[in-house]
Amino acid sequence: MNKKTTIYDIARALGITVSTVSRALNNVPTISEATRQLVLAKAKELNYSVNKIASSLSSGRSNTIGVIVPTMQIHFFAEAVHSIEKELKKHNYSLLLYQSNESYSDEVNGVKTLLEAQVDGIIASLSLETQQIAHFQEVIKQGKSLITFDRTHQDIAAPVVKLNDFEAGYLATKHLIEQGYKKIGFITTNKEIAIFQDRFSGFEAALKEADLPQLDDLIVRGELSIEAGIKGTEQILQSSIQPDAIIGGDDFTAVGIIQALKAAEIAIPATGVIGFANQTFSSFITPTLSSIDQQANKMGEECAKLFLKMVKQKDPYEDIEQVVLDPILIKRKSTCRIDN
Amino acid sequence: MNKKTTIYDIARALGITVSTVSRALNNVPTISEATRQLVLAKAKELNYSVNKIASSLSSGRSNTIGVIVPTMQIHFFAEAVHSIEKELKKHNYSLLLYQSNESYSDEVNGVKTLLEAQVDGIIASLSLETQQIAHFQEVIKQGKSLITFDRTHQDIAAPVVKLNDFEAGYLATKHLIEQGYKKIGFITTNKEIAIFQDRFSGFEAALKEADLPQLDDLIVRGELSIEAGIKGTEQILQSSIQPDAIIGGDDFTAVGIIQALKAAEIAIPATGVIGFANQTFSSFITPTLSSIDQQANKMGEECAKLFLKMVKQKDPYEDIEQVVLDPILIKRKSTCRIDN
DNA sequence: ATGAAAGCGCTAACAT
DNA sequence: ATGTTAGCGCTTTCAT
Repeated sequence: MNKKTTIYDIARALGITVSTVSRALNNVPTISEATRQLVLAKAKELNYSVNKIASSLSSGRSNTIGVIVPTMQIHFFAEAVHSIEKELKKHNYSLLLYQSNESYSDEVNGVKTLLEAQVDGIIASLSLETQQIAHFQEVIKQGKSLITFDRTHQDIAAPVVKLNDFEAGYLATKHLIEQGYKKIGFITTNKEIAIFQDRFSGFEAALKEADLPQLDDLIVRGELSIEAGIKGTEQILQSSIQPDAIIGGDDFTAVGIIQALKAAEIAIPATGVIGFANQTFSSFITPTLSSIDQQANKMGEECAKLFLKMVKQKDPYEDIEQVVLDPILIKRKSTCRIDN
Repeated sequence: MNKKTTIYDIARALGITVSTVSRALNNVPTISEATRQLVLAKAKELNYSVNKIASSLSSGRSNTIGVIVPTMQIHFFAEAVHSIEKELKKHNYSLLLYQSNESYSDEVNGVKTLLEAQVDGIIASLSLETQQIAHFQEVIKQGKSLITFDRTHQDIAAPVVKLNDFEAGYLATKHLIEQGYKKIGFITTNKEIAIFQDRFSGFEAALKEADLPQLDDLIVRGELSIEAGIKGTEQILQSSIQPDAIIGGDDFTAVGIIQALKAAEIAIPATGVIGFANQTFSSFITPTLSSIDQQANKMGEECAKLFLKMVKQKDPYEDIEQVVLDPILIKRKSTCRIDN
């Protein structure tokens, strides 16, 4: 493995200086087309390839962005990362990936790692554990572009891309009400995370608007998982009031609800079920599961666009944008009492 | 945003030289514990943080690995990337992600980009389009550690991590045979990709072993998707021979098969269905779908371990390892004629 | 155990 | 349009 060729080699071979070579390679206008061609030809001949590390050190820009997500095992995040990478690649940015694994300390470490790697910015979605946000303040303090999406925190003074989760909860609930459901349960998380709380607020608002009572016996707060959906449903079925619909905090929980209802020989959609996330499997299960689409791809794209806009500005934070995407109701069999 | 503190600042503040500071920060043995502590304390006081770009340029190691996968939209790859990142992070490596989007030219560009970024190695799974592999040869030529997984190419002289796909096809088929199915169909891709061909060979081998005929009318080659599963099943049902089981080239195709059978009012598992990949949804659908698990996590882990081993060697390619993981049969309702 | 100094490969004033 | 020359922040060999 022979030493890699550098711009010095090209310069020497051509009897010119490195600055000229650098200009030719970087399409700097103040250079004659003739020399540019000469340089490009020689570069190709010598199989030259830039060393971006050297370039970054010198220029102060790494053309790399760091992305922190809880885990790629969650489809939503994989999808968002997909879009971010796809979009940013078009503009010559590379993506450094870091998973927090839903751990606060890992997340703190991730920010540190990415900052040390001199990323030009960070796009992050918070871990379930995260309460403090000093690590993110540091990113802003260093003048790097920070964007948080989906799982955000109101004290972070940076642009945000998220779903209108209040609307998501409202939409799901209103849909149930329109289908004639009146005694609606909700199995959600007990964690104080904005998106889940917002969904619940939307649920409350829709009930109030329709003059329906909020039945506390039908509200379960715990985990979000298939298991939690099953347990939650069993608990609800024990209460004095029987629900005619149950909302799952996410699609996994909704699957649990479906399984528990089937086990109790309660027909669906006579009793309705709806979830959040519109996971791939939602359209395959029986009955197909109504859900609220979270627009992972759109979210990723918006994050990327926002980042590109921020890095272009002298002060990335001169105006802090907030992109709120509208949730999309996906009606399927699990809530289709009435034809549509 | 005040200039970041460098090791020069620490050196100046302590009246020592940068080399000493560097030694202290990097746990080089030849330094007194006293000065080390002094340096660490001052570093903390000045809120020092290394510039890994500078460190990389100087040392020649970036502590970054590049990962190329077709797309994070495919759960298997998201899962594999998850494991790679998780494992490598423990050893202080960062992960640069690049998606080929199933395009050959994108993949070539990805290798170029990662090489320019001076990654210490590349872990890749090939795009469906890839036939030529000169871009990967270049990685090897540069002495960087290359590992391909799952979608590999036999002409790449580098370590490989993959599933025993022959065994996967064999296992699935043998399971069906043991359940008493005799007229077994197979809906697979018409693309010449090793893993799919191997699965088919395993299918053939299992039939032969059991002295069962291979019924050409029940073999469909086209795409892999729900749609393809539906169309393929419809085509098979038109033939003179009625199948008593159909294998889907992947779980999506198997879902299509299930839907088509249901539509034709053919009972499952009276007619059996099995897929490959063990997607998340496989255990939620009705009936739950038997499948062959591809061990995405294990594959990612093995890739990471292999990489760590390679970078430790003077010549990464002194022995080219091949890790072949055993597929795991996941028996579910869609093939459970007999109790187990 | 510590210091001095030469790079790593490239960029970007500034000068010509 | 091209050349000259400092760095960018760190590592590492060679002295001491």
